[in-house]
Amino acid sequence: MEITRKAGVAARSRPPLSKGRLLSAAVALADEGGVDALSMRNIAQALGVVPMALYKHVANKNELLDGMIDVLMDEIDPPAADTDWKTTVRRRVLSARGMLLRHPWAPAVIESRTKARTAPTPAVMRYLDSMIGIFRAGGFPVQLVHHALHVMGSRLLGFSQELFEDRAGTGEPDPDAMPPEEMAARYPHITELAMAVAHDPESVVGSGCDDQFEFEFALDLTLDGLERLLGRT
Amino acid sequence: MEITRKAGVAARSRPPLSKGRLLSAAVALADEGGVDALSMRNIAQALGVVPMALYKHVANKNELLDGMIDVLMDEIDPPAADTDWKTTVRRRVLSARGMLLRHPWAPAVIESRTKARTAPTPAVMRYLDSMIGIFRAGGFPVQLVHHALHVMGSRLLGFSQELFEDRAGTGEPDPDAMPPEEMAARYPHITELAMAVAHDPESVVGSGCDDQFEFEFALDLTLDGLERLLGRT
DNA sequence: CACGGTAGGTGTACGGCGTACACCCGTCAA
DNA sequence: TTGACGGGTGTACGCCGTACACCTACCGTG
Repeated sequence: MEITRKAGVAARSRPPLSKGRLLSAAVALADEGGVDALSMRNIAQALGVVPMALYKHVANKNELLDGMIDVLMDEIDPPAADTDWKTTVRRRVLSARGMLLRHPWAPAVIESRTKARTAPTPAVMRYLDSMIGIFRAGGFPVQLVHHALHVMGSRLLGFSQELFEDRAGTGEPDPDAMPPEEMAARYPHITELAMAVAHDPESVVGSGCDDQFEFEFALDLTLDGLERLLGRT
Repeated sequence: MEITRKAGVAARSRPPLSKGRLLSAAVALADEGGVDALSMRNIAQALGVVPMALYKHVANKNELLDGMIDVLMDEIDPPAADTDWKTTVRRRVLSARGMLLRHPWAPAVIESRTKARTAPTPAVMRYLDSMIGIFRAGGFPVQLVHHALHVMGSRLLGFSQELFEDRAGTGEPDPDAMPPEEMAARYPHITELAMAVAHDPESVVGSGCDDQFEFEFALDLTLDGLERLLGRT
C-alpha cells in the first residue's frame, strides 16, 4: 500500500537525481535569479533534497559551475559545413550570442572558471578548436588565425562586454537616478550620445539602441578587417 | 611616558584610518592575493583594526569595491590634447591596459560592479565620457561614435578578455596537465596553433605569444576599421 | 536464501563570510 | 562642566561551502 520508499523517509517517489538533473536545476536557478542566487543549499531545496546529496554527483561547487558551462556550450549550433569561413564564423558566433542572451550570467562564470583553471572548460576548448579549424579551412595561415583570435577576443564567445546593461523597458524608475541636467553637466558627451541614439528614428526598439545590430556591426567590422588581412598574404 | 592612546587599549599610535588608507589597503591586498582573498575581515587585520571599524568609512563591501575602482581609474593617464583622435585614443587605451596589468583582478570587479549598479562607477563614466569626447573632437558623428564604442567593446577599457591567462613562465608544472598526444588528438587546431606560436622566432618572449603585440595589433585593426568608416562619411 | 558491498540520500558540525546593533571612550564646542 | 559626536570595539546572526559519519535500499555472489 505504501509508496516504494527509498533512502530514508523524506524521499518518496522522486526521480533519482542524476548529474544531468542537478545541472539542469542549477542552470534554471541561475537563469531566474542570476549566479549569485545559486547556492548548493537552494539547488538542493529546488530538487527536494538535502544539500549534501549534491556532493554525490559533483565534487564541489566549482565542478558544478564547470558542468553548467558544458550544458550551455551544447546549446551552440555546430558549424555549417557548406559555406565560406566568414559566414560560418559569423553564424556560429551569433548562435553563441543567442545562447548567452538566454543565460546572461554565463560570461562571468565562463570567465571566472577559465581564470581559476589553467585552461578553459573542455567544452569551451572544443568550441575554440572548431573555431580555429574554420579559419584554417578558410585559408588562414596559423599566425593569422592567432591574430584573429586576439582581434575577436571575447566576441568569439558571443559576448563583448556591454557596459550599459539593457535595463530599459523594465519600467521601474531607478530611485537614485541622476537628474538630466546634472547628467549633462557631468558627462556631456555621454549625454549627447544618449540623446542622439534615443532619437534615432531607425532604432525605435525600447532601449534606443539595437544591441543585435550593434553586435553584428562590430562583428562584421572585425571580420572585414580580417578579410583584408587575409587578402594581403 | 605612555604613548598617546586613543579609543580603547588596542589602538596605540596608529594612523587614523581614513577612507583613503582603507582603499589603498584593499587594493594592495587584492593585488597580491586576487579579489577572492579580499574580505572585510582581512582588510581590517591588515590595518590592525577590528572588522566593524571599516564600516565607519564605507557603507558596505560593494561601496568599497566601487571606491577601489575609482582608485584604479585615477591611474590612467589623462588624454593628450595635441594629437589626432587615433593616437590619443590609442595612448589612452594602452595606459588603461597598463593599469589593468598591474591589477589583474580589476576587469572582473569593474564588470560585476557595473552589472550590479544601473550604470558604471562615476570614475568609469568620466573615462567613457572623455573617450567619447576624443572621438567627437576627431570629427566622428555621434552615431559613428556610438558604433565605435560597440566595436571597441571591452578593449576601450584596456582589456579584451584573454582566454588563456599568461601562466607560462611561472615554471610550476601543472599537476593535471594533459599529455601532448591526447591534447593533439582532442584539440588538433589548438595544438597546431600553440606549436606554431611557440616556434615563432619573432616572439621568443616566454609564453611564446607577445600579449602586448597582440593587443596593439587588435587595437590597430579596429582603429583602422573605424578610420575607414570615418573617411566614408 | 543469506550476506556483504556499494551507490546514494541524510544529519550534524565547523570555519568563514558580510554586517546589524549596542557600546564605549576621547575630543571639542558651548 | 557638559554633552554631542566621530570613530574604534564586541557580540551575535544568518548565510555560505563542505568534511565526516551514518543509514538504507539494492544487487551480485556464495
